[in-house]
Formats: sequence, C-alpha cells, structure tokens
Amino acid sequence: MPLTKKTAPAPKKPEGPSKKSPQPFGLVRGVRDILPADQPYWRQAFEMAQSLCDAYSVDRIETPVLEETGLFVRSVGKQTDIVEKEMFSFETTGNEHVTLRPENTASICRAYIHHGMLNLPQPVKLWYWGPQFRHERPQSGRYRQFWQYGVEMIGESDAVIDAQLALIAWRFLKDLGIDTVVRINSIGTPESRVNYRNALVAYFRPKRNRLSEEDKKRLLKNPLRLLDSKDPAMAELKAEAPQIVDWLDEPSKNHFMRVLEYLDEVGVPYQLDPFLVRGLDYYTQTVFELYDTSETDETAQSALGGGGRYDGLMEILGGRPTPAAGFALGIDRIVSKLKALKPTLPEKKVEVFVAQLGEAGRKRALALFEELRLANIKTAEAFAKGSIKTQMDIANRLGARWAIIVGQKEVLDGTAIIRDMDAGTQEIVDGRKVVHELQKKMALTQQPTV
RNA sequence: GUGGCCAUAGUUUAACGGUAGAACAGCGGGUUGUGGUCCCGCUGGCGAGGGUUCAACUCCCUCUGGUCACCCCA
Repeated sequence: MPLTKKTAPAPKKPEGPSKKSPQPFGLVRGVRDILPADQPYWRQAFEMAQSLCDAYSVDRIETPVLEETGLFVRSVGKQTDIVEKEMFSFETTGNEHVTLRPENTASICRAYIHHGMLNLPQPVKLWYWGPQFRHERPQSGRYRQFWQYGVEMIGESDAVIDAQLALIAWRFLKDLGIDTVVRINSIGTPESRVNYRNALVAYFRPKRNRLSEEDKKRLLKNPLRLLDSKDPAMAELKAEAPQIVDWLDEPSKNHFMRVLEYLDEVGVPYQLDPFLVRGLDYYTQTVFELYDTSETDETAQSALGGGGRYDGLMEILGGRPTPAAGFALGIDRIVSKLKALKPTLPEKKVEVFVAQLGEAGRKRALALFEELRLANIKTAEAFAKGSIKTQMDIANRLGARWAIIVGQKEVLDGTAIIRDMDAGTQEIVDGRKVVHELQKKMALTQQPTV
C-alpha cells in the first residue's frame, strides 16, 4: 500500500501527521550564489582580466583563502576597520589562528617572500582573481564574500609602474564598456604621513565644536578619515585644511609628478584628489581609486576599485625591503554594471538536439551524440525523457536549429531524421552519414549570413 | 555596530480578524513518433517565536533574514 496523501485514511487526527519536512537551508548572511544566468557576465569579466594580463605579461597566482591571522593584522594594520571588526577569524581544532582573507595583497607578498621570488627578474608581476571576506553589514554592492581581481608588481620603485597599474585597471573597465576616472593622490613616505596627520589635527582641533559627533571621533582615532567625511559642514573646513601634497618631500613630489605625466601620455583620465587617503595602513606614495563616471549618485558605492604603492609592506612582513604597488577591483560591482549595460548577453546557442524514441533509439542516440560532440557540433539531448513531444519542446526552448530523431523504425532501417526546426521540414538520411549530412546543411544555412 | 523600509508557493504578487487566490515557471496530459499557439490537471506558500482575541497570514512585541543608508570599503 503506497503512502499517498489522498488514500491515507487518517481523518482521525485533524492536526495531520507530523510529516513536516526538514527546514531548507538559507544562505549565510552576506553571501550569495552566482547562478548560471549570471555566469556569462562573470565569464566576460574574467576573460577580459585574463587576456589583459596576458598582454601586459602579468602571471596568474592563486593564494589560499585561509591565512594566519597575524598576516593581516601586521599588513593591513591593527587600527584599521578591516582588522578591528571585519575579519572572519577563528581558531582551528589544531589551535591555529586563521582568517579568511579580507584582501589579497598581503597573501601575495607572503608568497613572494615564501617562494623567494626575489630571485626572479624584477619586477614580479602577478594577478589574482578570487573571493575575499569581510564581516560587514551587507548592502547594495557589498557582500561578505566578494570577488576581487587585482594586479601586483613587486620589486620596482619606478613611477612608471604606478602609472601602468592605473592604466591596466582603467583599461580593464574601459574594455568592458565602463568609463571611469582615476582619482589619484600621493601620501608620500610614512614620515610625511605622520607629519601631515599632526598638521591636520592641529588644524581641526580648534574647530572641534563645529564637527559632528562622528567626525570628533575621527579626529581622535583616524584624522585622515576626516577628509572624506560626508558632513556638509566639513566642506568649508576642508577647503582651508592643509593638503598632504604640501608635506611631501622632494623625491615623493617628483615621483608623483612622473606618475601623472605617464598617465597623460597614455590618455588615462584622472582627477587629483588631495583628500584621497586609503583605509589600509600599508600604502605609501601613490594612491588611487577608480570611479564610474556614469554614476551620478556620489553617495552610492561607486568606487569600483583602488590601489597604490606599498613600499614598506615587504619589510613589515619579514622580507627584504622591496618596493611594490598594485590595485584591486571589485568584481561584484563591476558585474552588476555589466548587467545594467547589456541586459541580454548572447548565449551560446545549441545547434543540434538529439531526440530518441524507445530503448533501441536511445542507445543509437547516445552513440550519435558522441559522434556529434567529436565533430565539434554543439549538441544537446534529453535522454532521460521518453516522450518525443517533451523532447521537441526542450529542443525548441534550447533554440536548436536542427533536431535529429532516431526511433525504433530508424534503428531498424539504419536511418535518422534530420529536422529543420526553423522551417519545420525534415528528411530521412543514412544513419551512418548523419554528421556529414548535418555539416552540409549547416554550411548551407551559414553561407548567406557570412 | 546604528537607523529607515520590507517579509505570502521557485518567481512576481492578491485578499481578508474566521485557517489563502492568481500569473509565470516546473511536472504530466489533450488516442505511448515530433516543438514554438491553445486547453486541462498536478506539485507547491503565510520567515521564527511570543502576545492580544472565541478566532491572526491579517493587530502588537522580539528575533531572524532581505533591502537601502551611515560607518567603512570593492
């Protein structure tokens, strides 16, 4: 007796049987699935990164998602928001303190040191593409697992590297159809940064009562952050505030000027932004961010990426003093822009659908599918379906141009039917020449379009 | 971490203080050999927990989650 709901004679319990199925699982907060429908966009971006890096002789590297917690504490900086409150850190059963990487630069520097890449011709140019993790409150364009594409160039201090990095980042977006402007600044050496920080505090402290609560906290904790406060009252105060460029030493100024000259040379649009400082401690000299120029809403997450020079980082991580620079781009945001740009990306179309009837037909179809696949014909099937009607329906929905039908009769006759799905006509062909016949037909139908 | 808005089938949604309709999708049919239209059927739902009430999906609270903004960043 099958346990069907209908036939179950159990009207005794009005409550019904406690046959509740287990609760399905949801998603961990802030993470998401990237579904097949979105894959074409992700693929487009990835392939762009790949070909561009190829062109610039940048090699791919993949580092582990899991690293020792200390790596990020030391590199990103203990006082930063990332380290203070955004890291996915935990202790393993083996008592190791590990963290899901919140960014990728530190890992790459670690790898550079670990594998003695200083023995390679410098600079070592590496690119990565992978998920990063930050425990922030999710919102538009911000996830706890998000993807970054980045390039790092390690072992060269020349300003041309900085410019080239900005160029690659900008070019990547440009070639995807996203126009951006590079906002750029220099924060000089760590010393000039400290001096500037003091000057900034000296400037704002007397005006403290005009600051918002939020900005008062910043004044104490991270004065450089005052510069990108969105408090309208800050606008006036900022105008008079000291600018970091004035605190740069001569070599730093010179370096920055050269970066700008190189950008001019290759036509990368940029804006000097005296108030651009970045949230990670390891930056020195050049810092930049890329902004979508079509984005009118300033408050939204319009920063698509950023980067800069980090000459001190290698040493902090226990390597030899090694100059380096890099950038990272937020792929999640970029992909959402891509989708907005091109709502329908052409799908890879199925050319042929193999439909079968009966056991003999199915066997023949199975083999036929292999023949077609080996002939590089994009073929689809639904071998598990028995009904020819259902199969034709699927063929139609897949957009197949041709259907091949093999049933009992065809197997016995040694034939197959080739159906033109657009015209609705079909013909019987020799079963051994299906691929050949198909190729002839395909060549014919393609001629006019070429 | 703070605040605004939101929470009904896979998706988009309707209604009502008295135990939920629809559309699309999925699956299956419309004489077990043929698609794009049409017709029919089936599957499938009130985020969780409290409270008010004779009675809550509907009102209140909490939580969870989503979303948007702040913080910060990609």
